[in-house]
Formats: sequence, C-alpha cells, structure tokens
Amino acid sequence: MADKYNFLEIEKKWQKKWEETNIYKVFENPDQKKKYILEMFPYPSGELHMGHMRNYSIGDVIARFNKMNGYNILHPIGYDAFGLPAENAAIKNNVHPKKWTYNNINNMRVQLKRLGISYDWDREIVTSDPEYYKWGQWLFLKFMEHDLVYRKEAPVNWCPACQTVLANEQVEGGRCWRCESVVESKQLEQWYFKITSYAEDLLDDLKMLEGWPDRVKIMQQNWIGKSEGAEVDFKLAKSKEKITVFTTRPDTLFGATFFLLAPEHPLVDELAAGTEYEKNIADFREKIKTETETDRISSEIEKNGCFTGAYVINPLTGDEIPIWVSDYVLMGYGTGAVMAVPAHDQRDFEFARKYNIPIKVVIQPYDRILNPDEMKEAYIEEGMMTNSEQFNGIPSIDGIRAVTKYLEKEGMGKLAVNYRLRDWLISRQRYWGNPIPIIYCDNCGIVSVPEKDLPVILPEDVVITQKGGSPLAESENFVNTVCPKCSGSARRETDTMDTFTCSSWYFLRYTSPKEDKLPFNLNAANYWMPVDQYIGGIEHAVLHLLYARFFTKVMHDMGIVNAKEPFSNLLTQGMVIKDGQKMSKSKGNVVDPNQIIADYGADTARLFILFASPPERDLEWSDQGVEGSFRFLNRVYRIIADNINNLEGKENIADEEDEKLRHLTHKTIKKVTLDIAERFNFNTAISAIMEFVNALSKHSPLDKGGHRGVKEAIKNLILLLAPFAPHIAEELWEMTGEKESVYLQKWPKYDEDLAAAQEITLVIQVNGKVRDRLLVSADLSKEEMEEFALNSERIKKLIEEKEVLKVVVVPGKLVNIVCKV
RNA sequence: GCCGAAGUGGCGGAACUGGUAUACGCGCAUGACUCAAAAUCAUGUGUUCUUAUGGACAUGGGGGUUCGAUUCCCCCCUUCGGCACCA
Repeated sequence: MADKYNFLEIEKKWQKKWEETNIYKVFENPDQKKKYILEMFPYPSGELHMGHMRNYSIGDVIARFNKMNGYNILHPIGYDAFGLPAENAAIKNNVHPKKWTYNNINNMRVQLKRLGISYDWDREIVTSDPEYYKWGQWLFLKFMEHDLVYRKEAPVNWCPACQTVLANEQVEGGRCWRCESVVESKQLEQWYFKITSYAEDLLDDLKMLEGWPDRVKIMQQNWIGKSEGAEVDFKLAKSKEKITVFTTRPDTLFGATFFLLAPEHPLVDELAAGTEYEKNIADFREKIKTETETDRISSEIEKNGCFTGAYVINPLTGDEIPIWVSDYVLMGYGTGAVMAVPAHDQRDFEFARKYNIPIKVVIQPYDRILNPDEMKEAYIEEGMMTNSEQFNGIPSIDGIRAVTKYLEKEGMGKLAVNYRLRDWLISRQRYWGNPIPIIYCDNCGIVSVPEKDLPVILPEDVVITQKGGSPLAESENFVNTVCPKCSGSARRETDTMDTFTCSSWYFLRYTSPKEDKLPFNLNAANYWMPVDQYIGGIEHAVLHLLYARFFTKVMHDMGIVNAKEPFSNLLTQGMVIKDGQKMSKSKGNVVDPNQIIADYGADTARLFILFASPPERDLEWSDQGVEGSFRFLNRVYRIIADNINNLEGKENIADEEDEKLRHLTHKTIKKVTLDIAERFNFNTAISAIMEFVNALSKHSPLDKGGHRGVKEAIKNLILLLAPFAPHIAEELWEMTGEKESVYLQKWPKYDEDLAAAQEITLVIQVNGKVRDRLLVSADLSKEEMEEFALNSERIKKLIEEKEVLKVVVVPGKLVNIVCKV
C-alpha cells in the first residue's frame, strides 16, 4: 500500500459529497432539542489566518459532537463585510471597496470550504448586502422610536489616520483599536446610541451568564463601572443658580474646601466673566482644547488648574469655597463638576497642596490623629467623622447614608448612581458602511427615512480619497433628496454607522437569513436563540460582546426576541503564536493555513490545532507538531486499512485478550466523551484516542481476526475521531462497509462496567514516599489492600525495625504506612 | 497604582473533587528493515549519586496545614492581559 493516505483526494471527495447531499442544511424542528453553535464571523480581509482556523476548528468539534448526540444544530457562517480596510485598499490599489470586499469573500469562501466545517452554507450572510443592512437601518429607526438614539455635540475621539470618530470602547490606551494611531479630541455633533440606559441591565445580567469566563465578565463590569453615592447641590455665592456634583463620599462633605469644574463645563466662561481671572481662564481652556487625550494622560501626575473668581456655598458648613477649573475633572463623567475634599481624596490633596488651598480633616482614623499640615497623602480609608457638627463620632461608612439622608430631607441632594460607561457614538465619517437613514430638511429639521423607503442604498459612484470628511458627502445624487414630510428639497445624512452595529445582531439574522418582512423571523429566532455556544477571541470582551448584549436587550424590550442575553456560553480562544510572538506580517512569522492544508490536508491541520493546546490558552505553532499529527492520521488509516478484512470475526472469540480490548474501547469512549462535553479539553481527548491507537497497534488481537471486540474497537475509533478529522473519518467509515455519513451516526455510548478497570496499580507508600507498586484486582477491600501492602517483601524490609503508627488506605488507589522515624 | 490570569522535562502540554508528577505529542539517542536514504517499526529519554540493586532532589522562590500538596492557606518573585485622574 501507499506510504501516505491520500488526503487530497479524500478531502475533495467528501467535501463534494457533503455539498451534493446538503448534509449540513438545517431546519427548525420544535420537536427536537436544539443547539446553536456560533463562531465570531470573519472580516473578509481576503486571507484566512490561523486564528480563524483555530476558531472554526473548535466550533466544528462542538457542532459535530452535539449533532452526533442528537441535537438539531444551527452552525452558520458569514462575513462582517463593512469596514475601513476596504477603503484603505481602494485608495492603495485603486479598486472599489465593494469589488475588493466581494472578491475577498469569494476567496475566503473557497478557503473556508477547504476546512470542511459543518456549515449550513444556505444561511451565509454578508453584512454589506442591502438585504442585510436594510435591517440595520430599520433597527436604527426602531431604536429612535424607543428614544435610544440622539444627536449631540460633544468632545469626541478622533482618529486622524482613519479620518473618523471612534466610540470609547474603540480607544485602547489613547490609541485607535484598529490602526493604533494616537486619538485626538474634537468637538463634533454626532449620533449616539443610548447604551447607558441599559447600564444597570448590562451589569446585572452578567450574573445570568454562568457559561462565560469570569475574566470577560469582570472586564465588562469594570467597563460599566457602576458607583453609588449622592448628588449634592451647591448654590453659587453670587446668584441663585446651583451646580450639582456627584460624589461617592458624601460623608466627607464637611471637608470640601474647594470646588472644581471641567474645562469644557458650560458655566466656566459665565462665572469668570467680568472678573480679573477671565483672561487666565480663557487661556487655560484654550490650552486644554489643543491637548490630546494622550497629552492629558502623559501629564497625569501634574494636575493643573485655574481659579474662576467665583464661589459656591458648601451646603453643610455654609462656607464660601472657591471654584476652580482643572484638567483632572472630566466633562463626560457625572455632572462635570466635583466637590473637592483634599484631606480624603488623593487628587484633591495634590491639587490643594499645589495651589495652597486649605485642607480640612473630617475623617479621623481610629489609631492616630491626622494633622492637615503634616499629611503626606490623603486619608481615604474608613474612620470616624469629625469637624462635622451633628455627625461627629459616626463611623464614615454609616456617615455616607446619614449625610445623604440629611441632604434629601433638606432638599439639597439625593441618592445617586453613576456609570463609567458612556453612550455609544455610532457615526463614522466613512464610506464603506451602513448609511444612517436620516434626512435633514430646512423646514422640518431631522427627519427619519420612512420604513417603506428602506434601505437607503449605499451609492457606488463615490471616489474614495484620503482628504477627509464623509466620502458620501461628495455624491450629489446621494446627498440631494426630498423631505419625506414636506417634499421640499433636503439633504441626506452622509455619515455611516459604526460596523459594530452590523455585528450586534447578525446571530439573529442567521436564524432566518432570507426573511424580508422583518430583520429576522420571530419564530425562527425564538427557536434558535440564545446561542448555546459562542466562540471567539478575548479582544472583543468589551467591544462586540457588550454591543451585542445591548442590542439583544433592546430587541427583547421591543418584543421581537425572547432571549435577554444573546450568548449563554462563551469560549474565548487563545492566540496562535509562533516563536513566542503573535503571528504578524511585520514579524515575518506568519504560517499560512492554505499552505498547511495543501501539504498535509485540513484534517491534519485541524487535529494539530486542537491537540497542541487547550482552546483558551495561546497555541504555540510547531511545524514538527503538524508532522506528528499527520503521522498519527496515517497510522490510523493504515491500521484500519490493514485490518479491514478482520472486522467480522467468524469465531467470535471472547477470551481475556478480547476483554482487555473491550475495556480499552469503552475507557476511551468515556474519556473522549467527557473531555469534549464537560471541559472542551480537546487536547486530552485526542491524546486518549492516540493512546487507544497505540494500544491497538501494540497488543491488540486485531490482525489475528476472529475476536469479538475488534469491530467494536475500529468502529468506535472512527466515530471518536469524526468531530476532529471529519474527512478521514468519513473515508474510513465507508471503508468499513457503511453507507451513511459518519456525521449522521450516534455518538458512541460507553458501558461503565467495561470502562472500569479490572486491575489497578496499588501504590504503597511509607511516610508518604512511594516504595512499591503492585498490580492487584480493582475490587479489593480496604483490609485486603492493607494486607497486600504489609506483605510486600520490600515494604517488610523497610518497616521491620520501625514502629507503625498508622496505615492510611485509599480504596482503589494506595496504601500509606506511617512509621515513627 | 487597581483588577485578573499564568509559572511543571530540551519544547507544546497531562495529572478529574489533595493520593503513582511529567500522560499524549514533538525533539533527541540506540537498534531493526534498506546497497543507502526516506518512510515505518522497536526500545530508551526530568536532574543527580551509584557498577548494579537502589537512593536523593525536582511542578517560579520561601513558609504553613496534612499520613500525603502541582492541587488548599500566607508571603514574595517573574511574565502576560485589562483599566488607568470616573470624583
């Protein structure tokens, strides 16, 4: 026979067969229990990379395993097709973004099919198809009806390279998530989704997500950043107006010796007007405006400020305290105004020291006395309230509630909650995205595009340049329109939506991708949702995964989806690395999946990826490891091909050797089943199959023929291998005389009695150190085990001079003899 | 600074609720087959002492609990990830 199994021919043959027989096509079936297995869909960059391959290999094992276990499986694929790279490619290579994108999709589809993943290809979706993005626009309008969309002018994150604004989640450490340019601040009027209305739900429902890694939940929790405290009103000294602040420490209110406003705060100019500080303030604000986010971060330690000349009254002490403007107060959080308590807040402390503002201690620790003049840093711990009139002597932790209550009674404040989460800025000044369905009319103002006019088609006659501004604004045909209300001439919105809006509901579209009355068919969605297993990279912990949860909650409240959460279980796969580093073109350590598939076949590539490391961990690529996986598949092929005639044992021998074989078979089924189902430890599942194959080729009575357990061993070996290496499994299954696809078979059941070991290695320890091992029957009683241990020649010799204090017996495992030393 | 994850042979990694540390794979060594090579098969492979039998030491470091700790507790070190003036 040939040296190597013919993976090229086999994989082509089965991929063709799967396609012809539509084997992966799926329908809703209310009588069957379902599972929705989903991998994060790819951006069609044109080339499949190892991260994709790992993602889809993991998903396919889970999908196939569950299919064989009797579930109706939805396992779809599509493309997250809008996005900036298409425009960059357009500029660089002078191709239209649409052409570039769809070419890439065609390319990737071919590559994906070569992997042999069990996708229902009829459900493929492309987010840049009008049939899809129409419903994104529809959802935008529905969000608007539900008061979840608004337009406002505010300082926003601007990426100078991408020439567009970014949402907060899309800025990582002051840099653009996509191109890593330093993000600038700009004052612009933009569209927002009111994700903050859902802050509490998004936080609270994390509790429901038991199947999510804690890591991701904690990241989301931190991102939402809930803090509880109070809102306190401060009256201006010279007018009746008041400014409200948010604080988590109302117990320190008596210690507020100054007051701060964010530089962008609308009251700043007004307060300083006419005072000698007017010019200073104006200069200061101008300076801040030109500073980028990173400038502000880099000057982190040094806090700068400027006195406004105005005062507010501390509501509890009645003191007039000065209002300053400082760069460490953020307009976007709370009210943009802060009461400053230098004795008990480190930032306020530093600021007070720098500008010689009085420090007043109002919380004293229990073990020492603080003296404001000697303090080196703020005291932020708990303590006892002092200098606080009627609250003196109250522990600070109770003071929070007591002061808040008092403020409420006096009408000067109330309990309040604040979130770090900001509203989601969804406008993008880019071409290749979903047009925002809005029209501006001089008479009627902002007008929604009526539902019947959807979709607003993304025009193709647009020239992409790098000069900035929304490219759509250049298209006269697009921009000029008539107002749906008054029929007067009007202009279209020329910004497109953040592409993360497209990926926030695609999992719903898969449930009925051809639906044309609604974004998805409600029955289909309610049958399939939620996604039972979602698989993807950790990098989306607070991007996509937060947005998708938000969309699902909104749609739930709109009454079109039952699910409150989109993904019940989440598996975050690790990166594929080489030579200890992330694969990247610039480092030149990229391994091309296509090349691996061409050289060894998809089965080998998949097997290696799944075997080399558990899914959550990073995977170190190894060319030699791939060879090893290839060798293994060849061994399997050979061992089965060589024994194909011995499957039907005429003599049906049931001797001791046969018993051993059956034990091995059932033990392996058990191990593989549990490793896949309970732990996603595909690496150990595969190693169990390898051990099984090693044992088969070594000790088994395979080649003699006639044994009862041979057929059972071979058939089960193929079934166990099927989720990992489906092509070779199909081929071998057919070779054993089967007519029906291995994909449609039942996952093997194991017999507990057969899987249990008949014999065990009894470990004998003396004072916790292994001194002997005996092969004994597995069902020995504790007494018998102890007897065996004490009668071992070697043990006898070791303990003869010593006094035995105690004998510990662990049934089925070991005996530990404790001696006096 | 705060939060989180992880440190096991030459390498990727096993060890389920405390019970044989290093399964499986890679690499390496030796042998078989071969004119030779590749492929394949067999055997060995933590470190160290010892002729061998056997012993000692090993899961980042140091303590502790326990008959027994990679696993539980405390302290420290290193690496990686997230957040970073959020009042």
